[in-house]
Amino acid sequence: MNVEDIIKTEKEIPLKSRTLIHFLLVNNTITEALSTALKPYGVSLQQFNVLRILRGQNEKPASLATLNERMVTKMSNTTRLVDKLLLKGYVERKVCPSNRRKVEIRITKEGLLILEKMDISMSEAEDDVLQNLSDQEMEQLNILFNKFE
Amino acid sequence: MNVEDIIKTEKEIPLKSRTLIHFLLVNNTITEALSTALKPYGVSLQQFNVLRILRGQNEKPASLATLNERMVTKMSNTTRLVDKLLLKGYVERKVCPSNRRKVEIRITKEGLLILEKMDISMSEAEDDVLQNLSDQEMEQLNILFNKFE
DNA sequence: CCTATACATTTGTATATACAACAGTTGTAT
DNA sequence: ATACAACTGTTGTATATACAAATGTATAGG
Repeated sequence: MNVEDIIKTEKEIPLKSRTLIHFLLVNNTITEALSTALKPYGVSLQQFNVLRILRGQNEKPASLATLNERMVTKMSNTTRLVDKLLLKGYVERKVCPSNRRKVEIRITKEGLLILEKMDISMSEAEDDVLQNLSDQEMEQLNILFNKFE
Repeated sequence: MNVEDIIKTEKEIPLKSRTLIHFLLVNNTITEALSTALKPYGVSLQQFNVLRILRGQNEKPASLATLNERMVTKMSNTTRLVDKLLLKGYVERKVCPSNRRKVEIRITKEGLLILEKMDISMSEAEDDVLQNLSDQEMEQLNILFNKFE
């Protein structure tokens, strides 16, 4: 599959632009595949990310600042993102007793249960998107990605 | 710079997940750099993309369907995107005389002028983001990107 | 012609995200 | 103690995007 074909242009694109456009195109493919995998569960990629961070805390609560720090895509409004997980019953939120400015966010039992199911779907989606890449090629990508700033 | 450090996790991430997370992180870097370059002009990446497509038409008008087909990131609502460019005076829109369902969209003189300036800023942003990559490395990326589906 | 269907775009509505102003809490220096 | 600045999160508002229903137009079949 050819970049020029996808965006339907006759001219040849300069290498730098071509690389970046290609990057954005693949990004669309990836995010679409991952969000589609999450759709049945009614959560967004960002919400999934937060649930995973919370599970990684092993019972220790996380503050909003902690969540934001660890999210793959930082966002300006983690409050409302957590609100949505609250509504679904996947997390709980309390005021931190030792510092009442902070909040303590934990994943609930329901959250853990649904997250296990999501993991399976996500893993399938990952396999799907990456099915044509060998381990070596992925390693190579990771090395090249490190050169971006 | 290390993925595990960026998202602040102690555990090692499996290769597939790591590659995709890394991809999303680099995508954030790229889109931020490009949008920042466009910020002074008050247009989004998508709007910039439309202006470039229109310039590529060489006076020939484009319909909404044509624009959508050629955009890097397809979107569900090109009408309103064009509305914004209209407001800024960068494009004009008429009903197509031969088929009144269609619209004919053209870039204006002002649009062409501002687009030339944007090109310079965008080119700088591209150079900046890609400064640590050789031509060969970019070629390699393009080859690897072709393996995604 | 008349009707049904497909087409191209627009509009309504819900949801998502960005950014800045705000409010309450804490720590520190006088 | 008091005042002030820094910290943490919340809220308001504008803008962006997704999805589906609605509008107006063209085309094909009887």
